[in-house]
Amino acid sequence: MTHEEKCIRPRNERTAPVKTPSQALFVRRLLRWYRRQGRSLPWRRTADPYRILVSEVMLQQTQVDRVLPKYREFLRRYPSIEALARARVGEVREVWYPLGYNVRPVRLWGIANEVVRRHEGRVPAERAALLGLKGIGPYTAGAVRAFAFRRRAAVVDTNVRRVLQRVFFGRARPDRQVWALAERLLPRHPYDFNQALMDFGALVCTARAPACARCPMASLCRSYDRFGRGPAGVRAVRAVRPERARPAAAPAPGRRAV
DNA sequence: GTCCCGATGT
DNA sequence: ACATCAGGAC
Repeated sequence: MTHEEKCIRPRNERTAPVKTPSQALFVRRLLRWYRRQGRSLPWRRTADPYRILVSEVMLQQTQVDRVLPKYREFLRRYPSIEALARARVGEVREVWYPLGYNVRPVRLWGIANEVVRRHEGRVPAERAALLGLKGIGPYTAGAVRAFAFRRRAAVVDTNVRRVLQRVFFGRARPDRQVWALAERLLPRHPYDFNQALMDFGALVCTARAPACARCPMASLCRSYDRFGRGPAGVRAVRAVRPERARPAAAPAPGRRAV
């Protein structure tokens, strides 16, 4: 057992889990980076759970730049969850175009109806209630809890998964390990931390050609070496794709780089 | 694991 | 033409 693993304590509901020194440093650096480099997005300037919910459903498998104009148009058309519930589902589908994955507007409309009918028009804040709504999975439930209700909920999307796997694991790990780490990292006020983590994955620790040269985590990142810029790396600076880092010669199962 | 969607970059 | 990309349901 390493020194850092000895620092780990079981999570308590009321108190924040103890972080290792590396984990604490990561959180501090991430929040500092976010204050300077974080994006200004419309769903970060509202406290309306309905608007947060709309943004998060739109953001499922869809990038920010494509969501931005449709987010504004959609809320102009359906300013409240009651307005969305009253609409014809076929019309909601048309408004949704061209975001894609067109089952999402149907499910969002269904969620609006469920919330109006069974939750008195209020988006639920409890994880179990959110997961009971078709169209809300682990990611969206965490996002609504953290961003709309300021709960201490982890948010693991493809960006967060990539960042944590690279920085702390150095290779692909099962989802439950990534979620457990994301929960351990959460500071007392998780809103900015979660937004920062996603911005960081979208702007610095990108899937292809990550910007290691301007990455504040380089000194504690377990993948820094892998991208050809390691401490001893006097060799050519190539931001290769991790999947390509190893030639076609049979990569070891379960050891794939992230 | 598989399917769902469409804009964008190479 | 083809890979890539802020998930979730089955």
